[in-house]
Amino acid sequence: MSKGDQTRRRIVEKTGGLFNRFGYRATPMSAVMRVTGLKKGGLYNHFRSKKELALATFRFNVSTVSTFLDGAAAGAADPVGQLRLLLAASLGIAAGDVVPGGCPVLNAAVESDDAFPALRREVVVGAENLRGKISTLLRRARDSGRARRDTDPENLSVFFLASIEGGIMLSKLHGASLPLKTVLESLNRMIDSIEIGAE
Amino acid sequence: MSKGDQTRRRIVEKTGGLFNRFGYRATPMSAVMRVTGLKKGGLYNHFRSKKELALATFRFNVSTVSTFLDGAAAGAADPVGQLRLLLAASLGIAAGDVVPGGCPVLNAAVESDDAFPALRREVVVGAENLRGKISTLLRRARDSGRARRDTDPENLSVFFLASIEGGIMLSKLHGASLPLKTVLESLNRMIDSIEIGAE
DNA sequence: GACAAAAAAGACCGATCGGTCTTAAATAGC
DNA sequence: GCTATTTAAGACCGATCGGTCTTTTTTGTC
Repeated sequence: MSKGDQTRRRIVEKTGGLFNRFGYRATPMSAVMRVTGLKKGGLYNHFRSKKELALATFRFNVSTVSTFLDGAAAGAADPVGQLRLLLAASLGIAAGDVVPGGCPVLNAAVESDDAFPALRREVVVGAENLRGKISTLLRRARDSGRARRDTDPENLSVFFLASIEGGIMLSKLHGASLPLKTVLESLNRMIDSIEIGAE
Repeated sequence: MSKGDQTRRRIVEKTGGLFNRFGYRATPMSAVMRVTGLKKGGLYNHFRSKKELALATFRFNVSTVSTFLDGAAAGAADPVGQLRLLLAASLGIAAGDVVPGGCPVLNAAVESDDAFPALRREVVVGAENLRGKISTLLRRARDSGRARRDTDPENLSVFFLASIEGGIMLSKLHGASLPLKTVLESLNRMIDSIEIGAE
């Protein structure tokens, strides 16, 4: 990998948390210069515009979250257990342990929906990525007989994702993990009610 | 009411949707000038700073939503019916029928949590306002025997609020009411399971 | 309708914004 | 190690930002 490619990656990594915390539009390039240690010339040698940098960092942030969730879910063998671990992992996202500033999909969705169409399209992809993880686990659970036959993966994954994102929002707002924990307890009770064969 | 007070109110009303749509920080005062028809001198005669205007408009937006929800819930006589109407009314909020840009609590929570502490404190109050409506109805339902005795209004209201806000986020992101409707269906099924004596 | 007070206008300010361009330094292929 | 190319620096640009201040206009009171 060439020097330029390395630098480009370093810019995206260092800028990811910055944009996620303070907003893609509200964060000035001077802040990007500060955290990367590069000047204008160095930055604009790798990105044509701030918008392009914002899109690149958002994709990076989503892939970071996606990888983190996959790793968390891998701690269980059965799909229902994996789903429970996936939900619990959202606490780490809310706390900013994965990407500073919380969930990039939530943040970028709220920021972009009325004012940044190009980003919005990326956010749709990111949201579907997260929802897809949930629906896949629900489907596997159902099809393997570990969840009730009337389980609806598509609709239920929308509900789960919405509840978690809302829980992250409330936890960040209050600066406490309790709201999200409360949400997760309710979701786990729902899982109890559709699970089959748990001791 | 003096001319000045009228103008101040008009500024807040016209600016409310603007700030809620594009963000309190991202919206320039020039946009406020445009929608209010006032020049700098006129605006700063009523507000000491953009920050002060932002706080005033946020409070106005929350009170607008709060009033709207109260009106919607008033369409039923019993607390469980009121709760169902309250949930359904969130569709109007997501569609921007109440305040342009969707739910001000959601938007301001995401924008303020890392970058605007004074607004964040106001958002906490706004979020508690909304959650309080839900918990009050749940408590009334339980205490009047219309909901199961083991209903937990405090925890359940957190869960309901989170799910709705997350649903609003997804619906706005996709530009469709379906995600929120899916969330509402799940919540209504939950209400079914705790309701007592419904035909 | 005179007159004091409130409201609005609009020129103006320094700071900062995203972005460009020329120049210098580091890198890579031979 | 010479040289072409890439990478980074940093001065510079016009536009726009939030905010101030003086002046003009409008309002309310007697």
